[in-house]
Amino acid sequence: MSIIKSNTLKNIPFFKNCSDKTIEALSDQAQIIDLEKGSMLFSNKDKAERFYLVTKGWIKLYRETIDGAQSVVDILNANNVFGEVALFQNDTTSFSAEAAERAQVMSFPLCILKKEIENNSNLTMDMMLSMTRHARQQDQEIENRTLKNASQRIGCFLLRLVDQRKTGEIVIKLPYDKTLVAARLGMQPETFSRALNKLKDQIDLHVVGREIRILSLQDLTKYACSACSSEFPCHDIKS
Amino acid sequence: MSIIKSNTLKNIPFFKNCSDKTIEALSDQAQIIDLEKGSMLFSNKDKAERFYLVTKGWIKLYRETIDGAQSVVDILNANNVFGEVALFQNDTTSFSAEAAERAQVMSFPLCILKKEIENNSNLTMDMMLSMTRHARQQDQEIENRTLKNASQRIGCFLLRLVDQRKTGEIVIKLPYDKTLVAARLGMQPETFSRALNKLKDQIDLHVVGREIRILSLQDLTKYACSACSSEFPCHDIKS
DNA sequence: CGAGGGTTTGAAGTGCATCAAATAGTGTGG
DNA sequence: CCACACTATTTGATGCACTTCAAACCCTCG
Repeated sequence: MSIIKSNTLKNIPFFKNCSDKTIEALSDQAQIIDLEKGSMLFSNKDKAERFYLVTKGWIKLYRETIDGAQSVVDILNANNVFGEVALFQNDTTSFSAEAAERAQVMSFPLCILKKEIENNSNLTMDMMLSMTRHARQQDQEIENRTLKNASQRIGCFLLRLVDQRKTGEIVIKLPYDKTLVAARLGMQPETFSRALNKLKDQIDLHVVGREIRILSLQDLTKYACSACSSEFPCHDIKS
Repeated sequence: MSIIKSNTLKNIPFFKNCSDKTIEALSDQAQIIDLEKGSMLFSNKDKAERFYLVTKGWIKLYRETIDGAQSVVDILNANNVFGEVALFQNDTTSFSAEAAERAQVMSFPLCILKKEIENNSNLTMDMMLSMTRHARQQDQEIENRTLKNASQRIGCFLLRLVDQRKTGEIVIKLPYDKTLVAARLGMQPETFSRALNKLKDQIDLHVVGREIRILSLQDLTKYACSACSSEFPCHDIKS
């Protein structure tokens, strides 16, 4: 009897094309890991034998230099899978993972996934799709860092959080604390604070703690996405 | 009778696991395109129906904003394939392509590749591998832009051009002109020039046109890679 | 030899980082 | 429910890195 119901996994997009047998095997071998804020899940120096599913909280994926400077790769919440690319990299990952706040993840042996991929072309196709999506996000991110200033990067970050079809006044809640958003956008917390103030001067926008009220999405788009290219205007990449 | 020998394709890494039948089909439908410097091959706004193989010269992949600012995605030379990811993006690409200098490419219908992928898991695996590699390069690039200064980025660029096992004096020839290298590294030509001068002050290094003579790889690594993380020291990612 | 693009240099401005310190906010134990 | 400790956030002052604009130089190629 496994610690989790296989039903749990079936409802996660990543596993939707896995065979029942594999779901079963994964469930059997699953481990649940609770993480305090800031505690490390794995380091890029570790040999990767498992992959992970976020079940609660936020997980930060990052790279770290010798002198401690960090570059944030991604920040994931519930139902996102990570660490699976080690399969194609000789069981290594190029990043480390830690809890951005109190979090919980589930881990599974990579070898089970490996076997499934070899036989299941639907799953492979899913992974291709998600990798392509990720590649596009990365391209976009490089563009962001190269062509946009801090305020515009914040603007685009906000736009990706909302449903673009909405009109009128909109309230956006930052998904995690401002320091982390700053890191995610490749800037210092101080810069984030000042750049958000600058954004307030440019467009109608009110900030209360983590909540940001925007009066006109159009204005924000006009300001932030003037330096966007193919993904114009900024939106969540999901297709 | 096709315009190219199928042998030509079989020797390209990308096609090595394609079935003979598909190689044949690709050869039959191949088109050869000659490009003058600066001429555009396709735009991200076009619908993608073909993918490409570089046969001569250099092709620049880039994204462009409304006001003309460019962000270079990649710069490819002979035997590299591009545009194939459109298969997983509803026949769109998120970048445009143009000749960085006089160049030649071959184009093939995406639909042939699509059919092959559906039946050929070896090819799929190859593509996964190359996408993973690309993703890692992108992560590295984001790190570069975030954590390194201009001189260090140049240093790492040079390191990726040479065989790290060599010792003693080494001569590196820049693969394309300095303006393009600058764009590839996300900086202005002026900044490139000045940053290269700064590099000269830091380590023993001589520049004559496109040729750069380095006396000690170690010194360069020490200077440039102090802000590198997992891929330390900088090297060509090929495995 | 001359035209044009690539490259370098100079001068000035801008944006972000850094360091320091104040302020706001949050969770904990009493 | 309050006080304290600790963290997150903001603000100020300053410096550095890169960009921008302008102009000179150099190299190549017709």
